[in-house]
Amino acid sequence: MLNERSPTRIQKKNRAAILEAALEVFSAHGFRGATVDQIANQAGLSKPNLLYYFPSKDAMFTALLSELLDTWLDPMREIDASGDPLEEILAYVQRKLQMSRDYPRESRLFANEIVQGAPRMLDALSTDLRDLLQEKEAVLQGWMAAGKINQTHPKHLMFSIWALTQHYADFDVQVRMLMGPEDPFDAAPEFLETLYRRMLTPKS
Amino acid sequence: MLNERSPTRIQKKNRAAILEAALEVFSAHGFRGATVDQIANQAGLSKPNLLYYFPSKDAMFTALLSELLDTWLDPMREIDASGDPLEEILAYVQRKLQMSRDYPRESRLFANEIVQGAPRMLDALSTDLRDLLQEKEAVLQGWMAAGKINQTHPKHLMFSIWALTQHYADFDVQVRMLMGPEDPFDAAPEFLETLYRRMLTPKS
DNA sequence: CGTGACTTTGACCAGTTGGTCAAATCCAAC
DNA sequence: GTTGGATTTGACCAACTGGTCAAAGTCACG
Repeated sequence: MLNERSPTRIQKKNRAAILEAALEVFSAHGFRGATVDQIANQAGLSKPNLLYYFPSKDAMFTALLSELLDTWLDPMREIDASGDPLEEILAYVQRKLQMSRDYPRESRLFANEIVQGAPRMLDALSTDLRDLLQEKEAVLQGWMAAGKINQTHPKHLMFSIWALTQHYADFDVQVRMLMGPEDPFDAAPEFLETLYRRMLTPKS
Repeated sequence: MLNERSPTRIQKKNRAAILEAALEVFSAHGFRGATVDQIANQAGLSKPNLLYYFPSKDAMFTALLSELLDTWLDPMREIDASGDPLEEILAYVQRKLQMSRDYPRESRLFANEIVQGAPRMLDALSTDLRDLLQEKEAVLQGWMAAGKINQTHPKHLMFSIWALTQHYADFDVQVRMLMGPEDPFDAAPEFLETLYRRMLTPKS
């Protein structure tokens, strides 16, 4: 039996290897499209051995999610209500874009799930994400009321940032196919900065 | 045997029912997540009967794609090089947004495929979409050179329109979960119009 | 009607998949 | 090095999946 109290050296190593492999496979094929065999292969372990560490495919997925969600939401947490409004938002956009560049698999994992109705994720999202959004929405509204940034719908503003930044990870194949040899991430930062600067800079 | 020359009344009806069911199921679960049985059920036919009309699950998916891609690209085709630049782009954004509202399943079908690397779709995209984008990119560049709209990266501008509008269909569950009872499509048109108006209106 | 083509289906098949289990092997601490 | 728990695995299973097929049923039309 697996002892969860004090993980051994081997447990730590294998658990990490499995989650890394699960991220690779789940993000590329979605939950149903991924097979335990694939993950086992990717992790360099046998299938029964995987199921020694995680009782089921579902458990692997759930564990992976709860490990990633926190990191995924970090860029939004860092938005500082006491900073300069426009610069805070622009910095957030750049952090999100950087996440798409550095962690595209994580982005696709979430995208896969949400597109299919988030059957295994809605609970987590409807607590963590909902609360965090509500908090930052209030911050945005404060900035708008103070005339620091243009008036607009705060929720849609956040959606737009998610959509624009994650697009480069989630639709990577399409973007690269259409851009040829040019790296999408070369021009994206400047494009998004310009977009949100024009959108939000107060008319004064 | 199935006679493809002159479809009978029954052939027309069943083919349509199958493609409608396939859209429903493929868009909700992705290609691999969908089962032929599910589609048969949804269409009100038996599984062998489905396979009488389409030789394989793959053929169903391919047929569905080639039927939808044209419609999907229509809003972009309608961009008129001789129209008013800013209004043409704003109208395009609204058409795309309307597509997300009226045909969310189609949007999710494409999203599902592309997120997973578009294994069955890249060919179609890399001809039809690539050509169309190249054409409209030239139009945008003309408008920018003439000072009719602000200078910006035309490809990223198009990507941003796709990302923002399709987000409302593809991430529907997340958006609705965060917006509560309010309909996302109430405020989205105005938000996007404002966004692109501020982005593109020349500084003069 | 009757007849030939079109349509539908129950039974079936081989391959895949998530998961089990008992036995074997490994490892750390005494 | 012995021992007891931790780890690994080959063999296996039931459910599911895409697809086949021969036989039965239905339809249009002369």
